[in-house]
Amino acid sequence: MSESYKDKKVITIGIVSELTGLSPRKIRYYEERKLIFPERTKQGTRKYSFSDIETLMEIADKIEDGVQTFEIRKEMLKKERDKMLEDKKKMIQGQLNAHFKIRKQ
Amino acid sequence: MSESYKDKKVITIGIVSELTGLSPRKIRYYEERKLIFPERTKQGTRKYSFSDIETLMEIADKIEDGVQTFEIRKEMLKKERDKMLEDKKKMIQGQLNAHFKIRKQ
DNA sequence: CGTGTAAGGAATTCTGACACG
DNA sequence: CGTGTAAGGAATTCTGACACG
Repeated sequence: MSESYKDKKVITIGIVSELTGLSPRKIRYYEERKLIFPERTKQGTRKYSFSDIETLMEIADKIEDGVQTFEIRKEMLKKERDKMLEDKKKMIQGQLNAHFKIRKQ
Repeated sequence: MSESYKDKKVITIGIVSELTGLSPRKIRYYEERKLIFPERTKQGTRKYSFSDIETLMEIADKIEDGVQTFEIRKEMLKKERDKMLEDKKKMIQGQLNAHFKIRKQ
């Protein structure tokens, strides 16, 4: 789980472009459509993570399949929602387990 | 062991500078002294990995302690040598184990 | 030896816009 | 809608060198 490297935003758009094969124009456009969220340096240069790069490649695949950015965004939001519910479920389960700990032994 | 992210050289010198607190001048100098080995883009811009950043911080600590770059380089070479011997040892041990596998059962 | 700085050039990045479809 | 491109400006990076100590 310690994804310190994978999620750290340190890669500039030129290198992301090389790594993904996507033009800077496309990469900026997907940000405009709220599919990726790079950070910025003080001067405003975009910084991406390895995670962002993976997301970009998934986006590229879907675009190629004719999926519109709006649809892709909906899918991403749905996945996030499902994941949060899943996490919440696990958390509650954990609390229950802790609560009935004595009984279980 | 899959350090795909940690060892991938994708970070430009400006961001490395921010992350380490070292000036670009220092970072380039340590390369000149053969303490780090960034890759280059086609146009010659240096690209560093997270590993490089960690190495840089170790170097900075030693420099602060008054250790000269030449000494640091010697230490690094020594460590590499020791590590290779260790690896070789393990490899041979593995071969021996494989060779006498039947006997061991 | 280690590091700052000014110098000049080349390549990057940014934004807003026009174009095409 | 998705993407290319020319435009103009600002910031980055590079190298070789001089400076100080």
